[in-house]
Amino acid sequence: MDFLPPTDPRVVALTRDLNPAQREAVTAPPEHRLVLAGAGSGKTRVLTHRVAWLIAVEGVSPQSILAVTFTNKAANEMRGRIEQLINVPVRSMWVGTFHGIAHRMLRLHWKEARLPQNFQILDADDQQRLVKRVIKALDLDEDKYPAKALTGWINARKEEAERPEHIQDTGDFAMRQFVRVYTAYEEQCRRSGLVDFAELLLRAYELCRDNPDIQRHYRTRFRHVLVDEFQDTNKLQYDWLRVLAGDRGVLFAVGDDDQSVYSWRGARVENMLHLQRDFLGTEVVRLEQNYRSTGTILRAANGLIAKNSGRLGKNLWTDGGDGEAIQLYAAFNEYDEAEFVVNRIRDGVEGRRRYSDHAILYRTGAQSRVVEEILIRNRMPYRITGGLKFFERQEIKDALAFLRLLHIRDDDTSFERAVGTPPRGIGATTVEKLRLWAREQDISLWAAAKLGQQHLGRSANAVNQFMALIDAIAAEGKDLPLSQLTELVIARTGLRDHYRKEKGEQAESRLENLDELVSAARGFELLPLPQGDDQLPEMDPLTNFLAHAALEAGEQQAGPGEESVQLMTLHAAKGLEFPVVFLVGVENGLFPNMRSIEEGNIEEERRLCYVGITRAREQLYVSYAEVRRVHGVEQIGSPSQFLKEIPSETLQETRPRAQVLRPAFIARESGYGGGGYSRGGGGYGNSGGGRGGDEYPRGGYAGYDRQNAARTLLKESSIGPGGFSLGQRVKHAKFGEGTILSFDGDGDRARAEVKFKTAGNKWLLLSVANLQAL
DNA sequence: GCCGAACCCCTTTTT
DNA sequence: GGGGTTCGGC
Repeated sequence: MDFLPPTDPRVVALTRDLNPAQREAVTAPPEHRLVLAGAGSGKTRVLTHRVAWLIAVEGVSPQSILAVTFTNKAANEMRGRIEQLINVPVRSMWVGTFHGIAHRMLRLHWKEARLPQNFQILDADDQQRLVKRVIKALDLDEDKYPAKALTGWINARKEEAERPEHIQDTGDFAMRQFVRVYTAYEEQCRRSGLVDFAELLLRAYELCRDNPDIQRHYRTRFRHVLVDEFQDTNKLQYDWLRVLAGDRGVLFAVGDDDQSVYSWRGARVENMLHLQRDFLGTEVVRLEQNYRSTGTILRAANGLIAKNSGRLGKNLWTDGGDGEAIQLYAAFNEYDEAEFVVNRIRDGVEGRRRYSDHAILYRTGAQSRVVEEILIRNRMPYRITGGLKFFERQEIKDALAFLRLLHIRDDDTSFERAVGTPPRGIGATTVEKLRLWAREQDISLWAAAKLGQQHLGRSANAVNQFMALIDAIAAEGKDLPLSQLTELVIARTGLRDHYRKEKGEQAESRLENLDELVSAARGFELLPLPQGDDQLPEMDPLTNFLAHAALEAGEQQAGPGEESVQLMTLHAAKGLEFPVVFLVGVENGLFPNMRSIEEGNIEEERRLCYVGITRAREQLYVSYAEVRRVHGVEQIGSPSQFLKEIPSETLQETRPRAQVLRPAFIARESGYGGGGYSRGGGGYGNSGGGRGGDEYPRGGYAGYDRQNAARTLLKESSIGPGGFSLGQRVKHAKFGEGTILSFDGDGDRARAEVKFKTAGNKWLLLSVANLQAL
């Protein structure tokens, strides 16, 4: 670059559409950079232009570039946009997810990584099942040692690069059991040739750290390492980047500390702070000009996030207009809230909007149900992002288990799944016998089935038939193309017949999915050079297919993102944008979530709120419900504290056109303050709410001034019976200190559910319990 | 061994 | 309220 005049056409082409800050980042000399990229500030653009700049202007070989993202979607998008920019395919460039890159290294260096050549990937679900079996095998109490917790713990250890032998024995009994499980789990994985997600990263890290040749190779090769969403990196990923970059690799990290919402998964925002220490000379570039949202939306977002401490600091601005005020709606309950949203969408669609211009964002997945109900009732097309992905579906995993078993008979995880689906007379007892014998002999289940016939009694026959079936499919399918092999598996194992017998819509979709799997397999027959590389590991189509299934579990829902309203959690919305956004359920306890409040991690919730607000381009609606059913119990809600933190001049309370009514039993109390609360008031059966109108025909409710009540709510926080509020810390003479979770009943029968440290959750009659506010 | 009924738990989930 | 798991009857 040094010698290229700014008028050079290559320079002009790559910089003319950039603002000064973006240009500074893109054209920076080859030194470490941390790009603090605010929401909607053109982060991807900077990343892709930077790569193009390195290649086209700096003359860096694509081979020397490693670009890492977190999602496949981001990786694909990045590669596509880079190729567009410099108009050549850049096959030799490594662009991928952390896991994808790690996987590739392990395939290339499976020997050095001490893995079998045909190792398979264990997804999160498989992993937990395996851990569970290990816990059982060790005869541990599953209540004391829940598989979920142990799996989380093991993954956390791996993310700290801690193997079982690294964990210090403090003499703690439970900890010893944890380590036992970890050790046994690792051994199980080793024998089955399985690698879980965390293990992919850890192995790759150890490989690069401990093998001098490999380390030299990659350090020489990757002169430029670019990382997206840097705030989401965990310790292991960070350490791996350090090893890879060595002394000479140049790091270009892009991220936003204000959008760090995955700390609960091990993400460490602090990594952004450590850059200047570990990558000497790292300079920070701030991208603060926002191209997405209106000035009002940005002011709201800036105001809210300013309440967080320890930020790197950033203030979004736009040279566009202020736009509309943010509309705040105080709903009576979650049905009312959903109706409000649907009515606004209808208004939009009757105007210039499309359904797909609207996104409904919520804190927890369970909130989608009511919204869906109302959408369906109003015949609006919608699409939920999140949930089960294609390759995670039961029927697909069933079929894959057989395919994997064809590959590695010693894969116990697949054996256990395949042996019982569809039912073939081999039940829990038989499998348990196999496990016992296998453990005793230290062999796989397959080997145990083969060698331990005498232990099986009358089910030996069924087991033999099962093994014969697998062998037969393997023999018949040996020379078949992958898709035909897949079809063979689905037919011969009886999977198709099994699901054909099932009734209902779900069964139909399962059959369709199985067919879809066959089609998907077809795509892997001609070994598409995955992201083409000079030195690709040789992978047979089946291994390739199975790896793909685990690493890129597929779109979340079949069917294209057609013309439909978009529903998703706030987490799932990160990175996306929509003209109109509805942020629903903005209530204390729900958002910020109770658990986060208890864990003292409210700042992350605030960042999540910031993420939600900054998804909106033109119009943002925020709503909360005064009463909401949670886990089947009605609870009083109060407007989220975040609403008070958003600059009030950006908010405007909206009021339905027709008068909104309120249950008499609440209205009879003065305002909301001493509020009685009664359950069962709001069965929302009659949704007569006609088109276009905002009528809420619920008989028997007295009128009340919604706007006024909402304002009161904004000031005070949820007051329940007896003047206590949700989430409030209280003291009980017998149970000690606790937190109020919910209220129930009124008058003398008013009760509160309180979570105590030692005594657990208790329902206490307020007239009796004599709780002291803390 | 298999299936339905009781039972239990319940934030978020890039790979 | 709902989904996943376990337990008990056939």
